[in-house]
Amino acid sequence: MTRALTRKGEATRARIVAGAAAEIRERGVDEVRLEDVMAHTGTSKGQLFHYFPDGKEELLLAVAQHEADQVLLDQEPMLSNLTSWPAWLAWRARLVERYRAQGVKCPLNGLLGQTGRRAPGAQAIVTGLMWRWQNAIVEGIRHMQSTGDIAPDVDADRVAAALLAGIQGGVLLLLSTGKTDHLEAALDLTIDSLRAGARVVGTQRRHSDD
Amino acid sequence: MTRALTRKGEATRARIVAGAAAEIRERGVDEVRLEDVMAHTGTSKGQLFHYFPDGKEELLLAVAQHEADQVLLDQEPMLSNLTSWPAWLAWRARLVERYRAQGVKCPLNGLLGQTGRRAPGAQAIVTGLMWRWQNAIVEGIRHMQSTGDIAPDVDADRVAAALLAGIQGGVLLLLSTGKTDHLEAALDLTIDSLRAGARVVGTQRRHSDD
DNA sequence: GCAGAAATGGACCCGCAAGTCCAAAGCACG
DNA sequence: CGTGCTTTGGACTTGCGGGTCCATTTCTGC
Repeated sequence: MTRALTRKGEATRARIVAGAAAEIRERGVDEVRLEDVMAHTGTSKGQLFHYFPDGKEELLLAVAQHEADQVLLDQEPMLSNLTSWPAWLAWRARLVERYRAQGVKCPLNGLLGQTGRRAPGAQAIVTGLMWRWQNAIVEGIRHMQSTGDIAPDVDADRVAAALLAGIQGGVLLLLSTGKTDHLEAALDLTIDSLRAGARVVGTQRRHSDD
Repeated sequence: MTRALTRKGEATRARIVAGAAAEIRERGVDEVRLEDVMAHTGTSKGQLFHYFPDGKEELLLAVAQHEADQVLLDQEPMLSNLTSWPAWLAWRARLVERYRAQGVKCPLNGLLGQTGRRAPGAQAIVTGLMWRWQNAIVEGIRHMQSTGDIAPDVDADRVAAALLAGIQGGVLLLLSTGKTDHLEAALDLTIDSLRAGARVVGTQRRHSDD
Protein backbone atom coordinates (compact mmCIF):
# COMPACT_ATOMS: atom_id res chain seq x y z
CA MET A 1 0.00 0.00 0.00
CA THR A 2 2.95 2.31 0.29
CA ARG A 3 2.52 4.54 -2.70
CA ALA A 4 5.58 5.29 -4.73
CA LEU A 5 7.01 8.52 -3.42
CA THR A 6 9.65 10.35 -5.39
CA ARG A 7 12.26 12.32 -3.52
CA LYS A 8 10.34 15.48 -4.19
CA GLY A 9 7.16 13.96 -2.88
CA GLU A 10 8.84 12.79 0.26
CA ALA A 11 10.20 16.25 0.89
CA THR A 12 6.77 17.77 0.50
CA ARG A 13 5.24 15.26 2.82
CA ALA A 14 7.84 15.99 5.46
CA ARG A 15 7.31 19.71 5.02
CA ILE A 16 3.61 19.28 5.63
CA VAL A 17 4.13 17.26 8.79
CA ALA A 18 6.69 19.63 10.23
CA GLY A 19 4.61 22.67 9.37
CA ALA A 20 1.45 21.20 10.78
CA ALA A 21 3.29 20.22 13.94
CA ALA A 22 4.57 23.74 14.42
CA GLU A 23 1.16 25.21 13.80
CA ILE A 24 -0.46 22.84 16.26
CA ARG A 25 2.13 23.46 18.92
CA GLU A 26 1.49 27.15 18.54
CA ARG A 27 -2.27 27.22 18.48
CA GLY A 28 -3.64 23.89 19.58
CA VAL A 29 -5.09 21.03 17.59
CA ASP A 30 -8.65 22.15 17.19
CA GLU A 31 -7.69 25.68 16.27
CA VAL A 32 -5.70 24.53 13.28
CA ARG A 33 -7.58 24.22 10.00
CA LEU A 34 -6.32 22.40 6.99
CA GLU A 35 -6.28 25.78 5.36
CA ASP A 36 -3.80 27.01 7.95
CA VAL A 37 -1.49 24.14 7.24
CA MET A 38 -1.72 24.88 3.55
CA ALA A 39 -0.86 28.52 4.04
CA HIS A 40 1.93 27.78 6.49
CA THR A 41 3.57 25.15 4.33
CA GLY A 42 2.82 26.54 0.91
CA THR A 43 0.82 23.59 -0.25
CA SER A 44 -2.57 23.04 -1.79
CA LYS A 45 -5.51 21.01 -0.66
CA GLY A 46 -4.82 18.56 -3.42
CA GLN A 47 -1.41 17.84 -1.97
CA LEU A 48 -2.72 17.37 1.53
CA PHE A 49 -5.14 14.71 0.43
CA HIS A 50 -2.60 13.25 -1.93
CA TYR A 51 -0.15 12.51 0.86
CA PHE A 52 -2.76 11.86 3.52
CA PRO A 53 -5.67 10.17 1.79
CA ASP A 54 -7.55 9.77 5.03
CA GLY A 55 -7.43 13.48 5.55
CA LYS A 56 -6.96 15.29 8.78
CA GLU A 57 -7.00 12.20 10.90
CA GLU A 58 -4.08 10.66 9.10
CA LEU A 59 -2.17 13.91 9.13
CA LEU A 60 -2.70 14.30 12.85
CA LEU A 61 -1.44 10.83 13.44
CA ALA A 62 1.72 11.56 11.50
CA VAL A 63 2.17 14.78 13.47
CA ALA A 64 1.65 12.92 16.73
CA GLN A 65 4.33 10.41 15.88
CA HIS A 66 6.64 13.20 14.82
CA GLU A 67 6.14 15.06 18.08
CA ALA A 68 6.49 11.97 20.21
CA ASP A 69 9.84 11.20 18.66
CA GLN A 70 10.87 14.79 19.13
CA VAL A 71 10.11 14.72 22.83
CA LEU A 72 12.63 11.95 23.36
CA LEU A 73 15.16 13.37 20.92
CA ASP A 74 15.15 16.63 22.84
CA GLN A 75 16.40 14.77 25.89
CA GLU A 76 19.33 13.22 24.14
CA PRO A 77 22.10 12.49 24.63
CA MET A 78 21.39 12.82 28.35
CA LEU A 79 18.46 10.45 28.60
CA SER A 80 20.41 7.53 27.17
CA ASN A 81 23.42 8.14 29.38
CA LEU A 82 22.20 8.38 32.92
CA THR A 83 25.44 6.84 34.13
CA SER A 84 26.56 9.26 36.82
CA TRP A 85 25.04 11.83 39.11
CA PRO A 86 26.28 14.75 37.01
CA ALA A 87 24.61 13.08 34.03
CA TRP A 88 21.34 12.84 35.92
CA LEU A 89 21.56 16.49 36.86
CA ALA A 90 22.33 17.44 33.28
CA TRP A 91 19.26 15.55 32.17
CA ARG A 92 17.19 17.23 34.82
CA ALA A 93 18.47 20.62 33.68
CA ARG A 94 17.70 19.89 30.07
CA LEU A 95 14.17 18.85 30.88
CA VAL A 96 13.43 21.92 32.93
CA GLU A 97 15.04 24.21 30.42
CA ARG A 98 13.19 22.65 27.53
CA TYR A 99 9.80 22.86 29.12
CA ARG A 100 10.37 26.28 30.55
CA ALA A 101 11.18 27.52 27.08
CA GLN A 102 8.25 25.74 25.62
CA GLY A 103 5.84 27.08 28.17
CA VAL A 104 2.24 26.46 27.34
CA LYS A 105 2.91 25.18 23.87
CA CYS A 106 2.96 21.56 24.70
CA PRO A 107 2.82 18.79 22.13
CA LEU A 108 1.67 16.34 24.77
CA ASN A 109 -1.35 18.40 25.43
CA GLY A 110 -2.42 18.03 21.86
CA LEU A 111 -1.25 14.47 21.63
CA LEU A 112 -3.10 13.06 24.51
CA GLY A 113 -6.13 15.09 25.25
CA GLN A 114 -7.15 16.13 21.82
CA THR A 115 -5.75 13.86 19.21
CA GLY A 116 -6.35 10.94 21.51
CA ARG A 117 -10.07 11.03 21.18
CA ARG A 118 -10.27 11.35 17.45
CA ALA A 119 -7.59 9.04 16.24
CA PRO A 120 -7.59 5.68 17.96
CA GLY A 121 -3.97 5.20 16.93
CA ALA A 122 -2.88 8.28 18.84
CA GLN A 123 -3.39 6.46 22.10
CA ALA A 124 -0.87 3.88 20.95
CA ILE A 125 1.63 6.55 20.05
CA VAL A 126 1.41 8.12 23.49
CA THR A 127 1.67 4.76 25.18
CA GLY A 128 4.71 3.96 23.10
CA LEU A 129 6.31 7.26 23.98
CA MET A 130 5.76 6.72 27.68
CA TRP A 131 7.05 3.22 27.48
CA ARG A 132 10.28 4.26 25.77
CA TRP A 133 10.69 7.15 28.18
CA GLN A 134 10.25 5.04 31.26
CA ASN A 135 12.52 2.38 29.86
CA ALA A 136 15.34 4.85 29.46
CA ILE A 137 14.93 5.90 33.07
CA VAL A 138 14.93 2.30 34.24
CA GLU A 139 18.11 1.72 32.30
CA GLY A 140 19.67 4.69 34.03
CA ILE A 141 18.73 3.44 37.47
CA ARG A 142 19.98 -0.05 36.73
CA HIS A 143 23.26 1.28 35.51
CA MET A 144 23.67 3.33 38.66
CA GLN A 145 22.95 0.26 40.66
CA SER A 146 25.63 -1.62 38.79
CA THR A 147 28.15 1.00 39.82
CA GLY A 148 26.93 1.08 43.38
CA ASP A 149 25.64 4.62 43.17
CA ILE A 150 22.12 3.48 43.85
CA ALA A 151 21.20 0.84 46.38
CA PRO A 152 20.50 -2.54 44.82
CA ASP A 153 17.27 -2.99 46.69
CA VAL A 154 15.70 -0.03 44.93
CA ASP A 155 12.87 -1.14 42.68
CA ALA A 156 13.97 0.47 39.45
CA ASP A 157 10.66 0.01 37.69
CA ARG A 158 8.68 1.44 40.52
CA VAL A 159 10.86 4.48 40.98
CA ALA A 160 10.98 5.08 37.25
CA ALA A 161 7.21 4.92 37.12
CA ALA A 162 6.92 7.45 39.91
CA LEU A 163 9.50 9.70 38.31
CA LEU A 164 7.79 9.59 34.95
CA ALA A 165 4.49 10.39 36.63
CA GLY A 166 6.10 13.31 38.38
CA ILE A 167 7.47 14.63 35.12
CA GLN A 168 4.18 14.32 33.31
CA GLY A 169 2.31 15.92 36.13
CA GLY A 170 4.91 18.63 36.41
CA VAL A 171 4.48 19.48 32.77
CA LEU A 172 0.72 19.36 33.12
CA LEU A 173 0.91 21.81 35.98
CA LEU A 174 3.26 23.98 34.00
CA LEU A 175 0.45 24.31 31.50
CA SER A 176 -1.94 25.81 34.00
CA THR A 177 0.39 27.63 36.35
CA GLY A 178 3.07 28.72 33.92
CA LYS A 179 5.68 27.79 36.51
CA THR A 180 8.13 24.92 36.47
CA ASP A 181 7.98 24.60 40.24
CA HIS A 182 6.11 21.33 40.24
CA LEU A 183 8.29 19.79 37.61
CA GLU A 184 11.42 20.75 39.47
CA ALA A 185 10.09 19.58 42.81
CA ALA A 186 9.10 16.21 41.41
CA LEU A 187 12.44 15.72 39.68
CA ASP A 188 14.54 16.85 42.60
CA LEU A 189 12.76 14.94 45.30
CA THR A 190 12.81 11.72 43.36
CA ILE A 191 16.42 12.02 42.34
CA ASP A 192 17.35 13.00 45.87
CA SER A 193 15.65 9.94 47.22
CA LEU A 194 17.65 7.82 44.81
CA ARG A 195 20.88 9.40 45.98
CA ALA A 196 19.95 9.16 49.62
CA GLY A 197 19.13 5.52 49.15
CA ALA A 198 22.73 4.68 48.35
CA ARG A 199 23.98 6.16 51.59
CA VAL A 200 21.23 4.94 53.81
CA VAL A 201 21.89 1.42 52.71
CA GLY A 202 24.97 1.86 54.77
CA THR A 203 27.23 -0.47 52.95
CA GLN A 204 28.85 1.41 50.16
CA ARG A 205 29.44 -1.55 48.01
CA ARG A 206 30.32 -2.82 44.65
CA HIS A 207 27.94 -5.32 43.26
CA SER A 208 28.18 -7.57 40.29
CA ASP A 209 26.03 -10.54 41.03
CA ASP A 210 22.79 -10.48 42.90
CA MET B 1 -26.47 40.44 35.63
CA THR B 2 -27.68 37.40 37.45
CA ARG B 3 -31.02 36.77 35.82
CA ALA B 4 -33.91 35.92 38.06
CA LEU B 5 -34.08 32.15 38.28
CA THR B 6 -37.12 30.44 39.68
CA ARG B 7 -36.70 27.17 41.52
CA LYS B 8 -37.75 25.29 38.43
CA GLY B 9 -35.30 27.21 36.31
CA GLU B 10 -32.50 26.49 38.71
CA ALA B 11 -33.32 22.80 38.61
CA THR B 12 -33.28 22.76 34.84
CA ARG B 13 -29.99 24.57 34.75
CA ALA B 14 -28.47 22.11 37.17
CA ARG B 15 -29.85 19.23 35.16
CA ILE B 16 -28.21 20.59 32.03
CA VAL B 17 -24.85 21.00 33.70
CA ALA B 18 -24.90 17.57 35.27
CA GLY B 19 -26.07 15.92 32.06
CA ALA B 20 -23.51 17.70 29.94
CA ALA B 21 -20.79 16.78 32.42
CA ALA B 22 -21.74 13.12 32.26
CA GLU B 23 -21.88 13.20 28.49
CA ILE B 24 -18.49 14.85 28.27
CA ARG B 25 -16.91 12.47 30.71
CA GLU B 26 -18.22 9.63 28.63
CA ARG B 27 -17.34 10.80 25.16
CA GLY B 28 -14.98 13.74 25.35
CA VAL B 29 -15.57 17.42 24.92
CA ASP B 30 -15.36 17.75 21.18
CA GLU B 31 -17.52 14.73 20.57
CA VAL B 32 -20.41 16.23 22.45
CA ARG B 33 -22.81 18.34 20.43
CA LEU B 34 -25.36 20.65 21.92
CA GLU B 35 -27.89 18.31 20.41
CA ASP B 36 -26.52 15.44 22.50
CA VAL B 37 -26.90 17.45 25.65
CA MET B 38 -30.45 18.28 24.69
CA ALA B 39 -31.30 14.65 24.08
CA HIS B 40 -29.57 13.45 27.21
CA THR B 41 -31.17 16.01 29.49
CA GLY B 42 -34.54 16.31 27.83
CA THR B 43 -34.20 19.99 27.05
CA SER B 44 -34.58 22.15 24.00
CA LYS B 45 -32.16 24.46 22.28
CA GLY B 46 -34.13 27.38 23.54
CA GLN B 47 -33.49 26.32 27.10
CA LEU B 48 -29.79 25.88 26.55
CA PHE B 49 -29.39 29.38 25.29
CA HIS B 50 -31.77 30.69 27.88
CA TYR B 51 -29.60 29.47 30.72
CA PHE B 52 -26.29 29.91 28.92
CA PRO B 53 -26.65 32.98 26.75
CA ASP B 54 -23.04 32.73 25.60
CA GLY B 55 -23.72 29.28 24.29
CA LYS B 56 -21.42 26.34 24.40
CA GLU B 57 -18.53 28.23 25.87
CA GLU B 58 -20.49 29.29 28.91
CA LEU B 59 -21.92 25.82 29.35
CA LEU B 60 -18.48 24.27 29.17
CA LEU B 61 -17.22 26.67 31.76
CA ALA B 62 -20.03 25.71 34.11
CA VAL B 63 -19.31 22.05 33.49
CA ALA B 64 -15.63 22.60 34.17
CA GLN B 65 -16.35 24.25 37.48
CA HIS B 66 -18.76 21.49 38.37
CA GLU B 67 -16.19 18.80 37.60
CA ALA B 68 -13.39 20.58 39.40
CA ASP B 69 -15.44 20.79 42.54
CA GLN B 70 -16.36 17.16 42.20
CA VAL B 71 -12.74 16.08 42.01
CA LEU B 72 -12.07 17.51 45.43
CA LEU B 73 -15.36 16.41 46.91
CA ASP B 74 -14.59 12.86 45.91
CA GLN B 75 -11.55 12.94 48.15
CA GLU B 76 -13.40 14.04 51.21
CA PRO B 77 -13.40 13.65 54.07
CA MET B 78 -9.93 12.16 53.75
CA LEU B 79 -8.24 15.05 52.01
CA SER B 80 -9.12 17.54 54.73
CA ASN B 81 -8.05 15.23 57.53
CA LEU B 82 -4.54 14.09 56.78
CA THR B 83 -3.77 13.98 60.46
CA SER B 84 -2.32 10.51 60.92
CA TRP B 85 -0.62 7.87 58.82
CA PRO B 86 -3.76 5.74 58.61
CA ALA B 87 -5.55 8.83 57.35
CA TRP B 88 -2.94 9.32 54.67
CA LEU B 89 -3.28 5.74 53.60
CA ALA B 90 -7.04 6.01 53.51
CA TRP B 91 -6.72 9.02 51.27
CA ARG B 92 -4.30 7.18 49.04
CA ALA B 93 -6.70 4.28 48.81
CA ARG B 94 -9.61 6.51 47.94
CA LEU B 95 -7.66 8.22 45.18
CA VAL B 96 -6.54 4.99 43.58
CA GLU B 97 -9.95 3.44 43.89
CA ARG B 98 -11.67 6.45 42.43
CA TYR B 99 -9.43 6.71 39.42
CA ARG B 100 -9.31 3.03 38.84
CA ALA B 101 -13.08 3.00 38.68
CA GLN B 102 -13.13 6.03 36.48
CA GLY B 103 -10.61 4.63 34.08
CA VAL B 104 -10.25 6.57 30.91
CA LYS B 105 -13.20 8.84 31.54
CA CYS B 106 -11.33 11.68 33.06
CA PRO B 107 -12.80 15.10 33.66
CA LEU B 108 -9.33 16.56 33.86
CA ASN B 109 -8.63 15.49 30.37
CA GLY B 110 -11.50 17.54 29.12
CA LEU B 111 -10.89 20.33 31.55
CA LEU B 112 -7.35 21.05 30.76
CA GLY B 113 -6.53 19.97 27.30
CA GLN B 114 -9.67 20.74 25.51
CA THR B 115 -11.74 23.24 27.35
CA GLY B 116 -8.61 25.10 28.21
CA ARG B 117 -7.97 26.32 24.74
CA ARG B 118 -11.41 27.55 23.98
CA ALA B 119 -12.51 29.15 27.16
CA PRO B 120 -9.91 31.40 28.72
CA GLY B 121 -11.67 31.06 32.05
CA ALA B 122 -11.16 27.32 32.09
CA GLN B 123 -7.48 27.84 32.72
CA ALA B 124 -8.39 29.71 35.88
CA ILE B 125 -10.67 26.93 37.02
CA VAL B 126 -7.95 24.34 36.65
CA THR B 127 -5.43 26.54 38.37
CA GLY B 128 -7.87 27.06 41.20
CA LEU B 129 -8.46 23.36 41.52
CA MET B 130 -4.76 22.62 41.68
CA TRP B 131 -4.25 25.37 44.16
CA ARG B 132 -6.91 24.05 46.51
CA TRP B 133 -5.67 20.50 46.08
CA GLN B 134 -2.09 21.33 46.85
CA ASN B 135 -3.12 23.47 49.79
CA ALA B 136 -4.95 20.60 51.38
CA ILE B 137 -1.84 18.45 51.05
CA VAL B 138 0.33 21.15 52.54
CA GLU B 139 -2.05 21.40 55.46
CA GLY B 140 -1.76 17.68 55.97
CA ILE B 141 2.02 17.75 55.99
CA ARG B 142 2.09 20.72 58.38
CA HIS B 143 -0.25 18.97 60.74
CA MET B 144 1.91 15.86 60.74
CA GLN B 145 4.89 18.05 61.47
CA SER B 146 3.08 19.57 64.42
CA THR B 147 2.58 16.11 65.85
CA GLY B 148 6.13 15.08 65.13
CA ASP B 149 5.18 12.47 62.59
CA ILE B 150 7.03 14.30 59.87
CA ALA B 151 10.39 15.94 60.31
CA PRO B 152 10.14 19.70 60.81
CA ASP B 153 12.79 20.45 58.22
CA VAL B 154 10.69 18.97 55.43
CA ASP B 155 9.66 21.65 52.96
CA ALA B 156 5.93 21.10 52.98
CA ASP B 157 5.26 23.20 49.89
CA ARG B 158 7.91 21.49 47.87
CA VAL B 159 6.86 17.97 48.79
CA ALA B 160 3.22 18.82 48.22
CA ALA B 161 4.10 20.18 44.80
CA ALA B 162 5.94 17.01 43.92
CA LEU B 163 3.16 14.85 45.24
CA LEU B 164 0.53 16.74 43.32
CA ALA B 165 2.63 16.44 40.18
CA GLY B 166 2.94 12.72 40.76
CA ILE B 167 -0.79 12.37 41.14
CA GLN B 168 -1.55 14.34 38.01
CA GLY B 169 1.01 12.47 36.03
CA GLY B 170 -0.21 9.20 37.43
CA VAL B 171 -3.72 9.96 36.27
CA LEU B 172 -2.41 11.09 32.91
CA LEU B 173 -0.60 7.82 32.50
CA LEU B 174 -3.67 5.95 33.59
CA LEU B 175 -5.36 7.46 30.58
CA SER B 176 -2.94 5.94 28.13
CA THR B 177 -1.93 2.74 29.88
CA GLY B 178 -5.16 1.90 31.62
CA LYS B 179 -3.16 0.92 34.69
CA THR B 180 -2.91 2.69 38.03
CA ASP B 181 0.69 1.59 38.49
CA HIS B 182 2.17 5.01 37.98
CA LEU B 183 -0.32 6.69 40.25
CA GLU B 184 0.33 4.18 42.99
CA ALA B 185 4.08 4.36 42.61
CA ALA B 186 4.08 8.13 42.80
CA LEU B 187 1.82 8.17 45.84
CA ASP B 188 3.62 5.44 47.70
CA LEU B 189 7.14 6.62 47.13
CA THR B 190 6.35 10.17 48.14
CA ILE B 191 4.41 9.16 51.22
CA ASP B 192 7.12 6.69 52.15
CA SER B 193 9.74 9.37 51.90
CA LEU B 194 7.70 11.52 54.23
CA ARG B 195 7.50 8.72 56.76
CA ALA B 196 11.16 7.86 56.42
CA GLY B 197 12.05 11.50 56.96
CA ALA B 198 10.75 11.37 60.51
CA ARG B 199 13.11 8.59 61.47
CA VAL B 200 16.15 9.81 59.70
CA VAL B 201 15.97 13.32 61.04
CA GLY B 202 18.93 14.46 62.99
CA THR B 203 21.16 11.54 62.24
CA GLN B 204 21.07 11.77 58.50
CA ARG B 205 22.37 14.98 57.03
CA ARG B 206 20.57 16.18 53.98
CA HIS B 207 22.86 16.51 51.07
CA SER B 208 22.95 20.01 49.71
CA ASP B 209 25.98 19.80 47.54
CA ASP B 210 25.88 21.68 44.29
C1' DG C 1 -57.73 35.51 37.12
C1' DC C 2 -54.71 38.66 35.21
C1' DA C 3 -50.45 41.15 33.96
C1' DG C 4 -45.69 40.33 33.27
C1' DA C 5 -41.83 37.61 33.51
C1' DA C 6 -39.70 33.24 33.08
C1' DA C 7 -39.54 28.75 30.84
C1' DT C 8 -39.97 25.89 26.83
C1' DG C 9 -40.12 24.07 21.96
C1' DG C 10 -38.44 23.91 17.72
C1' DA C 11 -38.01 25.76 13.02
C1' DC C 12 -34.69 28.22 10.59
C1' DC C 13 -30.25 30.45 9.28
C1' DC C 14 -25.59 30.51 8.12
C1' DG C 15 -20.70 30.02 8.09
C1' DC C 16 -17.07 27.17 8.23
C1' DA C 17 -13.99 23.70 7.17
C1' DA C 18 -13.38 18.90 5.61
C1' DG C 19 -13.47 16.40 1.72
C1' DT C 20 -14.17 15.69 -3.67
C1' DC C 21 -12.87 16.20 -8.33
C1' DC C 22 -10.50 17.09 -12.31
C1' DA C 23 -7.46 19.40 -15.14
C1' DA C 24 -2.81 20.81 -15.78
C1' DA C 25 2.05 20.61 -14.97
C1' DG C 26 6.35 18.17 -13.92
C1' DC C 27 9.27 14.21 -14.01
C1' DA C 28 11.35 9.63 -15.00
C1' DC C 29 12.83 6.35 -18.03
C1' DG C 30 12.93 3.74 -22.24
C1' DC D 1 10.35 12.77 -27.20
C1' DG D 2 6.47 10.44 -25.60
C1' DT D 3 3.93 7.68 -22.39
C1' DG D 4 2.34 7.12 -17.92
C1' DC D 5 3.27 7.95 -13.44
C1' DT D 6 3.48 11.45 -9.55
C1' DT D 7 2.70 16.01 -8.18
C1' DT D 8 0.22 20.26 -7.88
C1' DG D 9 -3.61 23.85 -7.95
C1' DG D 10 -7.86 25.29 -6.85
C1' DA D 11 -12.89 25.45 -7.68
C1' DC D 12 -16.82 23.21 -5.89
C1' DT D 13 -19.83 20.42 -2.84
C1' DT D 14 -21.64 19.16 1.44
C1' DG D 15 -22.89 18.36 6.04
C1' DC D 16 -22.61 19.54 10.44
C1' DG D 17 -23.56 22.13 14.31
C1' DG D 18 -23.67 26.48 16.82
C1' DG D 19 -26.47 30.27 17.19
C1' DT D 20 -30.93 33.17 16.28
C1' DC D 21 -35.80 33.97 16.72
C1' DC D 22 -40.25 33.85 17.97
C1' DA D 23 -44.51 31.66 19.29
C1' DT D 24 -46.46 29.23 23.06
C1' DT D 25 -46.95 27.68 27.64
C1' DT D 26 -46.20 27.93 32.51
C1' DC D 27 -45.29 30.16 36.67
C1' DT D 28 -45.43 34.11 40.25
C1' DG D 29 -47.30 37.71 42.84
C1' DC D 30 -51.08 40.50 43.61
